[in-house]
Amino acid sequence: MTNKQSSKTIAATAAGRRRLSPELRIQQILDAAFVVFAEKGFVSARMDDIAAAAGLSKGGIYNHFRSKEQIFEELLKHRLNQYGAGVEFPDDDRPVTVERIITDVVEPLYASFSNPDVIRILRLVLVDGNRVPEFVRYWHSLISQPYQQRLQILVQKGVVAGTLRNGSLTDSPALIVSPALVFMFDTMVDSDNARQQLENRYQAHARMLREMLTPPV
Amino acid sequence: MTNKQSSKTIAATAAGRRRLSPELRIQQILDAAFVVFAEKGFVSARMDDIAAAAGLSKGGIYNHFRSKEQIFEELLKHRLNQYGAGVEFPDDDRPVTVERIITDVVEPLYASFSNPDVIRILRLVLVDGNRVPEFVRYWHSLISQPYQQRLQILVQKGVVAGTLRNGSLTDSPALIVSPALVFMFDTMVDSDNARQQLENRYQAHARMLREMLTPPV
DNA sequence: CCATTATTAGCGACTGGTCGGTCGGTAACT
DNA sequence: AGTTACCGACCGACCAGTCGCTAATAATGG
Repeated sequence: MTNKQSSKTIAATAAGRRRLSPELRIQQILDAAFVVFAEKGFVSARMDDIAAAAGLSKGGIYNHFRSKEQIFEELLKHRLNQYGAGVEFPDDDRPVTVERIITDVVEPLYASFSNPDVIRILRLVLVDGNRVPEFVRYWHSLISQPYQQRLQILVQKGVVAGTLRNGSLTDSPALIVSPALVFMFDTMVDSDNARQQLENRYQAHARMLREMLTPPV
Repeated sequence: MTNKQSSKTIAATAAGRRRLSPELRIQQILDAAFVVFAEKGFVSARMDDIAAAAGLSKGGIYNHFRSKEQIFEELLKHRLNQYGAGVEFPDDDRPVTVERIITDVVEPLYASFSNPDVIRILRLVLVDGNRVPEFVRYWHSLISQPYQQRLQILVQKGVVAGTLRNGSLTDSPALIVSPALVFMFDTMVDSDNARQQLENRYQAHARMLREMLTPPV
């Protein structure tokens, strides 16, 4: 009758007290914290919930982390580096054509944004990122700015070689990816609805790039 | 020496107990709540802070609202209707040219997003909107969807009249406004930095539209 | 026009509950 | 036998919402 008892046991994967290596515990705690923070936001996330999801007690967490804040910071940096790498694109000596921009730059963006974990971490950065004051700078200087710059360089290569048409998009490469970022935003607001539109959005985006970037005959 | 006393008095505009009309009080409370919610988010916003900013006591608030949640809902609906109207565009019988799209549709978007209150309310919707379950539907059916549709209709008029070039942007009007939405997003993350880029972003956006939508000679 | 009464917005101490973090004790592993 | 990860009861701070009282206004009536 007391289903509180049973559900709790199930959630904790029926574990008694167990000593694990710090590395493993830390990873388990960060993974659990990601789930709880993403669902509730920093303030509403409870340490007891994180503990339960990680399979230990609240007190146990404090053997590995100093505070809730610290868990949050570690989590953000860890995941950002992980997924930031997911939207990288190759920069070799193949010719820079429209189709290459689409497959190497744009397609990975949509693929990345269809990963719920990526949306969760981005949402967390947007919602609670300002809780870690240096984080906006961190984000900008380590993710956003280098990405823009590498895109700029790639595009210029195409322009110089004549494989991309020069114009507003090559002068302001942010315009090249903006439809994908709007899709990301839509996914944050209503992920179910966004998922259904993924293919259409991607195709429309690709078509726009072909119209704008295909060099004149 | 007890500067707590003095600062509090200043903040409360040196008011003693005063009876005001419900309409006025409600407005004051909603305005105060907007400031506090926008700054702290729903969970961290304290009723005492809202009360102080509104110039009455916490208990006094509960003569006009049932709960913190109710204040939040009223606030969101009130402000969304207010600012939603701010990005409307005229739909008369002037010819639909690129320049008209830019001045009537795109320019108001950037103007709107440079209003900090607009950014605040959008941020609040994104961060805490899901606290009000029906809100995503409300947002979509009352703001987003009608906007897209009216834009679609306007653009089609231009295409039919031959004053806009047909292509990916006219088939998917969301592409027309996407750079502005990315600018909105950037403003949410770092408003100071965004403000500096406003003019550049707007010009680049306009240039893109001229390249894509100017009809062939 | 003032005086008395009725009404109710407003006040703020208080309650009940929540939750981050602590600490003494326990048991798992070396 | 020693080390320490782990447990969980507990503490103290915090806060939404309550409630009995106060006083500002409106209603009444003389």
